[in-house]
Amino acid sequence: MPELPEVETIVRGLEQRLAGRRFRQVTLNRADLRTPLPTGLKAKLEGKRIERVSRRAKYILIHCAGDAVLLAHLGMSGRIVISEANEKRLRQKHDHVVFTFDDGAVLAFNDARRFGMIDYVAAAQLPNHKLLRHLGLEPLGHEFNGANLAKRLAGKNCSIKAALLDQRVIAGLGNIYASEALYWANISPRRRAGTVLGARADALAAAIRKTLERAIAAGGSSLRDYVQASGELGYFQHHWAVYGKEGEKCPRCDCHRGIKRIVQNARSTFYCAKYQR
DNA sequence: ACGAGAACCTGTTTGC
DNA sequence: TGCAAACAGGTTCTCG
Repeated sequence: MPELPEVETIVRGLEQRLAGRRFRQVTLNRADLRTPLPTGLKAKLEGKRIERVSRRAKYILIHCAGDAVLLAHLGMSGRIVISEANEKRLRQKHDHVVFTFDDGAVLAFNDARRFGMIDYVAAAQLPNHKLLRHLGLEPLGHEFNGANLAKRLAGKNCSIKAALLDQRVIAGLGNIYASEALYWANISPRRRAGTVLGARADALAAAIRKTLERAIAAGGSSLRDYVQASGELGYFQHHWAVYGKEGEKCPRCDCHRGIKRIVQNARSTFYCAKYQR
């Protein structure tokens, strides 16, 4: 489901609503998601106070008192939904882990496909965590620019689209925003990644940043599964230029060819063949 | 070592 | 209408 803008929106919602609360009860409805749930998670979390919530790439980091971090990834279909004490939520299918807080609020981790994961680690070992260690540039970070992006792309023979999905190059883009960013940068998704440098890399870095920022401002894109932590829908899907728009008119040109759909590395890519080179 | 494809799951949409 | 195939926002493993 979620790419960087959706995760960022969820993180902001969680920060606002969870900071300062204390886990009262943790219910594990199964033993594993994509990976086994951490052993002793229930005992370790109950009674712990949440200090803040942050994000790295598409990972949600819930920082607890005592320098421990609950790390969560939503995979393709994961959702996190909070219900306050006065708005009871019945247990839904695929509610795999349910957290109850000291004030009666409930947070459900729901994930039909179970591509998501949850881990619990000491804060000190976070930088070396297996899942975070190899992540690439944070596209909203200060050090993200065309030159640094080009450095990561140098020598790569795969398509630029495939490279943008490689989290070791840049961390947080997914299938929707990769197509959208390439469109706004006028770069063909089929172009070899290693040939994106100089002004072209500058344009791509700028398009990535702008696309993600606009999407965050809209609360992310709601398709099948995604909702904000509050349960509200995002609305950036109404602003997509190319994603899911095969055959439709490109928003910036009047060519009759329309938006094309191709398959790269088994994922759909959408682009305008006239403007993207 | 790299890139492409399969695999992991369930649910929904599409096409015959 | 019914059933099967295709497809879905991600990541990781295997194979050539």
